[in-house]
Amino acid sequence: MENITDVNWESILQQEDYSWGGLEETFSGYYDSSSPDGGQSSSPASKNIVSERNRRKKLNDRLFALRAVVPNISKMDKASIIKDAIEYIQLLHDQERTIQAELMELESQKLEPENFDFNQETKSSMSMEKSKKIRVEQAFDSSGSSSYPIEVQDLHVSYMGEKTVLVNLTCNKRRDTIVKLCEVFESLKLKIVTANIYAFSERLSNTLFIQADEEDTDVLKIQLETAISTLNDPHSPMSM
Amino acid sequence: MENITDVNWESILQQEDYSWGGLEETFSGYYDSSSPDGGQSSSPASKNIVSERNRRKKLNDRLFALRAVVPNISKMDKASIIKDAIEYIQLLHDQERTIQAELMELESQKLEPENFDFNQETKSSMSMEKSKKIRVEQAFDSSGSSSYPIEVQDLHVSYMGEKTVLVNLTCNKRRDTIVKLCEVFESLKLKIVTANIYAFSERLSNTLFIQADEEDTDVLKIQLETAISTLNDPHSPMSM
DNA sequence: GGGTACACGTGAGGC
DNA sequence: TGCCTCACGTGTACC
Repeated sequence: MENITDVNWESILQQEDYSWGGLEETFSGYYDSSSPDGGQSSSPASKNIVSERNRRKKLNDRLFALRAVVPNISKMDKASIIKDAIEYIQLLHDQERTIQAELMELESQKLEPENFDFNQETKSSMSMEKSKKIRVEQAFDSSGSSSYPIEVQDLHVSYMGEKTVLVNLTCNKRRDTIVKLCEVFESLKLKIVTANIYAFSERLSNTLFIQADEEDTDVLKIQLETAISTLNDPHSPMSM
Repeated sequence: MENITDVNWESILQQEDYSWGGLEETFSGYYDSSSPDGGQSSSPASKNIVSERNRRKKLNDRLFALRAVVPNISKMDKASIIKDAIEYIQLLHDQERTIQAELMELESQKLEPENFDFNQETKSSMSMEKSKKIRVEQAFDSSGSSSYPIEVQDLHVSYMGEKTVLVNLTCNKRRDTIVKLCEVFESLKLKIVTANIYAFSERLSNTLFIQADEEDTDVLKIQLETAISTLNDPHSPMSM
């Protein structure tokens, strides 16, 4: 065939001034679906060809973008680009782990002068450790636990660094809401570092710092929503 | 054709027990170049077919491996996998920058005991850079009131009833951030009923109850964003 | 000229 | 239905 679009991959990759146009959804030179050649518009098979061409171009663009954010690519190979990207991500993971360990050590040094600590109780008074112990007694009472479901009005999760996540949650104010929330966090293996709760008319504003391995706030938010909804209705496997 | 190797991409990705075999150069099920079907060995065209098959499989394997090292993949799409990987790498870059800034500040704090410190030379040999201190010094150039702009990481507004609005705001932690925030609320004629502020590493979490005539939380949010951005840069009419 | 790497068009299958 | 994604075999260019 050797039509106009038959560009060589390596030729493109090797020229430096390839008009890139950003990494996000920039359609620089996508094909038009109308009139590929002649006036034969909207042919049944030609439509598919154009779509496939666009799909391939998008994939190549993405691959090229991936190559752009990864330093020291060994070869311009498609497979090598992905391979280098994988290795680079793993390298970043290791680096992050190392640097976080350093940071933690530095901070612990700073926060613990080792000699004296005026007001030990400031930290422990805010922690929710005690209420969690209370919860153990009335652990799994699934028969009557769904009488007052938690209605989440607002849920916001943001990562603060050092495996600490800030959770802002506004929900209805019922008898066991706070206890249930503690259950939710405990079921997700999330340690509550500190919590602040405001009761306002019919609503409850919860501001919590939790310790979590998961850094992805979106995942955490979904996990929280799922846990709350499953707590509300234990029979349904998942509500969202 | 529909031969044995016509496996569906999505089917492979969706089944959990897909024998993966590690991320590095493991050729689990690559095709043999001899006798693809019948006894027709080393056919001139069949050789190329097998090679192409192997190339495709390798590429897909790599792509799958890339997917494995990237968390929160939105879709199983080939293009989406690459896109998510790109975004993840950029996120890691940002994280590294942030965390290095944190480390920098911690180290500078340790090296500059503001009030008192028993052991100044605790352990300054953390194996990290020394040139970072230079950048810290030139960062403390407060030429005016707007030298430390408020960088809003998170802003959430919800109406609680009775003209009371809950504002959750996470921003950077700088010298005059809190004062500036008070200015912002005052300029918008919003009365702060109660406020709770957490300082965490480089961030500041603000939970405020404010009294407002405006009940529309979206309008309030935009007003807050606008006020903050105009405070940051008084010359620009609006920054966002 | 065998080997490699790619783009292409096409049919299948899923939503 | 139409659109989207994919694997496939093939032709081609480069080394």
